[in-house]
Amino acid sequence: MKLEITCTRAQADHKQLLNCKSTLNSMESSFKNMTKLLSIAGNDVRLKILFLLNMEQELCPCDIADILDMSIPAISQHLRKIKDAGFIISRREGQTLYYSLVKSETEVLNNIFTTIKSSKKIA
Amino acid sequence: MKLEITCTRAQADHKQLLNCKSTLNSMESSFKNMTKLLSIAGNDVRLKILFLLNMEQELCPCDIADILDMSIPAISQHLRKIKDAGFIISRREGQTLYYSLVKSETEVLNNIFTTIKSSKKIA
DNA sequence: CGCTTATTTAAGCAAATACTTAAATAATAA
DNA sequence: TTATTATTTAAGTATTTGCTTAAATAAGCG
Repeated sequence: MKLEITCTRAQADHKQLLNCKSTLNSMESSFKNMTKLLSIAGNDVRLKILFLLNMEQELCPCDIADILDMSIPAISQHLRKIKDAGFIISRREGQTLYYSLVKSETEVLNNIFTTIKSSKKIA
Repeated sequence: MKLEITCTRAQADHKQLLNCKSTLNSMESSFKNMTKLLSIAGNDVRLKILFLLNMEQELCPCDIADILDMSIPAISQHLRKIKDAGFIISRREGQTLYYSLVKSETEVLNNIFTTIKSSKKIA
């Protein structure tokens, strides 16, 4: 951790800045994990996929493509990205793959889903 | 809203899919707003900036650049993006600009910050 | 086995991102 | 006014993203 302060502003509270640095430093892996989830969810299509899986328990790529009016490869590539991040899993039933949320990894999303649903009422 | 279902899978519950479509449709603006926030927060640097502003009330670009060990233009461009989205505001004090969170727009982040802080303890 | 269906994967590409460096503003102070 | 400091803006660029189309797997069925 670099400790030098380059800001020459007189008011700069160097102690405060150093404290911020070390706080963030101790949380590095936590930030990495959260950024992973938020960057996955910070896309309109993927947020809707996650929302749908939360609502319907499980869905296949074909269903999602239908609902979102998108091509199946486009959906498949989004699912792959979410799956690679560890937020969904798949189970096969014949030719069909069913995707579902890994609840333990997506608890933060519940609050987000609730907010989406409640702001719907207002707007 | 398109209502055609292209999936030929026998098990596909068309009624369920149509219901999903119309549900998402009624929430479109809500999803748009949430995606805006999550795409802003879904970047390591910006998530840290938001976290820092939550922790310290207000900071100038120079301080943030120091804390995150990044160039001032890089930070300034992130701040601009967050400000354009309406999640932070700035006030000037002489040459210095102080940025702070627009609390009413960033309530969802509180849960995220709490999660970051608590998973720090575990890990 | 071939044929259809469900899905993934790969290749290609336009658009968006996130930096860098250098130049432009803005405010203060000599 | 010129110089200094804080910040923004602009231009350039390498990387990433998110789609498209076409080809490759995988499973079920005649």
